[in-house]
Amino acid sequence: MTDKQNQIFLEMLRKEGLRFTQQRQAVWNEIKKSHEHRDAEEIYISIRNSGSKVSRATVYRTIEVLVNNRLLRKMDMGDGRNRFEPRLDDKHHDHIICLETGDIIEFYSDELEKLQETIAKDHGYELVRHVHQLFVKPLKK
Amino acid sequence: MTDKQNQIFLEMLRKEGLRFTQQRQAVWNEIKKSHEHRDAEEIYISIRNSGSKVSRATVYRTIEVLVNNRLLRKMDMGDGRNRFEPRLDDKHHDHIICLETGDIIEFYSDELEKLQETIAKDHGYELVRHVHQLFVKPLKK
DNA sequence: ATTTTGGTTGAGACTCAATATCAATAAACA
DNA sequence: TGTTTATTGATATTGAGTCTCAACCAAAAT
Repeated sequence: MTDKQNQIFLEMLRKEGLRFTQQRQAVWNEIKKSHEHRDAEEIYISIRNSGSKVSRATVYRTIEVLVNNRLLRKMDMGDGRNRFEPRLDDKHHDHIICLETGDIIEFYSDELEKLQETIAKDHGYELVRHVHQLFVKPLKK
Repeated sequence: MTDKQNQIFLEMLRKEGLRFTQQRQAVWNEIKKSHEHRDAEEIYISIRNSGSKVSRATVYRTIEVLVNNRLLRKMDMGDGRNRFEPRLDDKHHDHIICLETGDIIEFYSDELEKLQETIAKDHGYELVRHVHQLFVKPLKK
């Protein structure tokens, strides 16, 4: 019994003209599993620990396809390692990163989204995507 | 006759307890020269072409000091290379990047700045800095 | 001005994430 | 089942950036 999320994955492979392989399935299974903000290496290690044998190269390659097809979100936290999170429900959000604790909090503001569209339009452009991170420290009481 | 911008540079060295060297001056001269969004390699090449002999390592080291002292702004464009621009007048702005032409346009919105402060505060944080880029394509007429 | 002291430099080695190579493997299809 | 060709994996390579350490030189001391 294939679940809905996997149908989306299979559909993506079909649409891209890519073959179904055990390795790609294993990568997708691992990515689906967690909403954490993990880097490619962490995902790779988790797959290995779960028993599947998939090479690092294949993990990177599969991640790229998933990102291009909006099943996975790539985040640049500015530390030289890309982080990833699944986009199963596709609720857009940006991130607050605490400089003291390293915590990553998701946030969404409709006002902010609209403002960005407006700014782009005012400059003669159409907004395609954006990168937005707030680096913060805890409020002192 | 040392200009005002260089006074700021000399003051920074003093404050940091760093020595004045020809190499550091050459890096600062090159950075001051242009408002473009250049990466470290481009800055390094420009210094070499201008006749000064400064190593890549020193360019990187000097850039780091300048960034920490807010004489230079580091920008993460998400392509694995950091870009830099001088902050002589320190007018804060973010960037619009055109995906079709590669153009980088600076923008500033007071409303946007305030909104980010509010969002951080609402989550119990104080905003320290932020990363914000709008990736766009030209509006079709 | 000369000497001394210790910060600075430069060439190249190194790191680390990510990509490229290419022979071996295994989906998909006839 | 056999054939075709995309995919995989081990490894080499890339590229931005950092580290190392002997030689160097700016600044302070004499």
